[in-house]
Amino acid sequence: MRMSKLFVQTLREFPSDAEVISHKLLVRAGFIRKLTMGVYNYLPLMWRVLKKVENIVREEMDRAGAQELLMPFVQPKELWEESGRWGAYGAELMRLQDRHGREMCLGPTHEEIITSIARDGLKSYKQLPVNLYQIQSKFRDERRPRFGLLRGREFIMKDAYSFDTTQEGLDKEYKNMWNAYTKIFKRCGLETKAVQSDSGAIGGSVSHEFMVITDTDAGENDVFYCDCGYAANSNHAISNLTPAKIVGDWTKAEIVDTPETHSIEELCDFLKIEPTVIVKSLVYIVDKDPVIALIRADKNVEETKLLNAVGGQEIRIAAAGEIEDIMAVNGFNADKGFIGPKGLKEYNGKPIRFVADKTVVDMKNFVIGINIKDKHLVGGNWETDVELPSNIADIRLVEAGELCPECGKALKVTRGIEVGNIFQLGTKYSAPMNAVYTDIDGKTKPYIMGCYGIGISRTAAAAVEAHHDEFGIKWPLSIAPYHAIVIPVSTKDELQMNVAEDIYKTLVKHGVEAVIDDRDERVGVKFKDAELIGFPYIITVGKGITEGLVEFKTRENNEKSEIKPEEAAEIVITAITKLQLCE
RNA sequence: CGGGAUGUAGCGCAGCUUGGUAGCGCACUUCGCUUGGGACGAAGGGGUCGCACGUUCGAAUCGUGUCAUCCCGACCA
Repeated sequence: MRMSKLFVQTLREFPSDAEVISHKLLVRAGFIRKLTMGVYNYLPLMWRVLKKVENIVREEMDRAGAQELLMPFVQPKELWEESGRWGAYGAELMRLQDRHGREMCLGPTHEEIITSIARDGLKSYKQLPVNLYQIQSKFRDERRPRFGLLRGREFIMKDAYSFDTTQEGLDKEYKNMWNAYTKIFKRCGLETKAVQSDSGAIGGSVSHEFMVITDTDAGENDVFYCDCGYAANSNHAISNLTPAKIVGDWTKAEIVDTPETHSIEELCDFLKIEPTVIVKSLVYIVDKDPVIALIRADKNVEETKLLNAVGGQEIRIAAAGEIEDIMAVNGFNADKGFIGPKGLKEYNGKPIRFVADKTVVDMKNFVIGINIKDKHLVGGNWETDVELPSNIADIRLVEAGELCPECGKALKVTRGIEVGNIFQLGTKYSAPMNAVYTDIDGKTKPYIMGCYGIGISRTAAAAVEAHHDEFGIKWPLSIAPYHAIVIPVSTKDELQMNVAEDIYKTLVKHGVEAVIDDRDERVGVKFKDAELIGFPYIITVGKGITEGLVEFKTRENNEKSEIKPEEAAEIVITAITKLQLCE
């Protein structure tokens, strides 16, 4: 490719609306252009990168025994009603109507469709197991898209679905996919950590996310991990706590004055106690109805865990005013600092639900709010003074320093970008959708399913997050849009141009994806663009050519050397050959 | 969903207070000059100032509404 013909427009400045580095660099270097909120054009350079990521994914999936197909982007409501997700998926599902008023949606994922395909075609145990996958655009109407390609509404995803006859078969395929994923990300130049996670809207029991570890805001997930190998997303992490004082010093229950104690900190200061003897009551709104969570006051609630404990789609902390309103409806006139479970019965005409975190179960002689302004109950105990909710669950947010549930050492925390995930679905879709096969015993049974996703566009963006410097992107060779660029310093210099053309032709002839910067630009412009775009190899043909030397630079470490043109070509050709052998 | 801000040429911005018919840098076209780190000079092309309504002789500028985009918060009883 000749740079003069390459469709790319690099910008002198970063776009004003980009926040994270991958977004800034991909726009500035001319890879992507925003069309509308969370939706991007993939320009030629980006498309080359995406196709390379896709091909790595394709190769490893095929090697792992999966088969590629392609399902429609638009899906009918009926299938989603069969699985029960038309109502359950929430606002992220982009719904639309056709001219006949039939309801459809844009596919955010394809469990329903693949299950319908399977039940039509997989009738016998003899046809199983099977793993089917596709690579296509997905659409999720995110409440707040951001970070460019890292969280768009439309994005490219590889989604695979496996069908087995037994849990053992699923376990084996799950491990098979785990291994394939590890290889895929490694080939894309990314170090990933597989972490346990919540299974979210997809459903199922066991699931892991593949995280690119980062220390920037681009990593939207907190990952807790331990040297022993334990690693989990914050929405799923568990930990053991070091022993703490959970029995208060009061010998009998009594109501005491606690004026102006609107926070746990103020309450502790006033009563001269540790928060570990206080039961904290937090109000959440789950699908419009309040849920009150009880937890030891030095700990915090993990919203996804709480949501799982009560069931529902959307959860948020109650806003100012709502808490007072809930108390008022139940005949109390206090502000939020004094809320407690006792006496709160109903709201919106429905009984209020309570969830107790495991941390409060063994607490004794504790402090708790009783919905009376400027007063708390001290020396309280379950059953005698306050009813312990029947719904007891782990709804606690783990913190760094707490103890690993597997080995007991202190947990550490980092941020991660989720580039892939694997789920064990079991019969979550096959059972309700009546997707069954006939087993060896003549009985019909639902498939045991698994699903496996990789964010193709997110993986590419994560690669930029992981590989860049102050000059631009440093693409890993395996997914770079082009492997090398040849830069003649002066296009007017016949010798320089001839040598540059020779090197370029040699590279192309040997299968290297190369660009020659034949533009009549000053060399500074060419260098800036080459570094911004992130060519792994930069060969500069300049004055040194009179001595028979060119400058050879690897973008990875920005190391330069003066070598002969044939040597430069040889190094690149060897690297590409080696890359192809690894495939 | 709340809170804050911004919409003027492909990108980055000024002009708005105090209304008078749109400007700067980059990018683009042509010519000259230049060629080892985003040169310089000259001449050009490109914008119904997000949209709608209103006030006015006259609106990018004032008012109302609307749409879009970005940031922040979803932090804790």
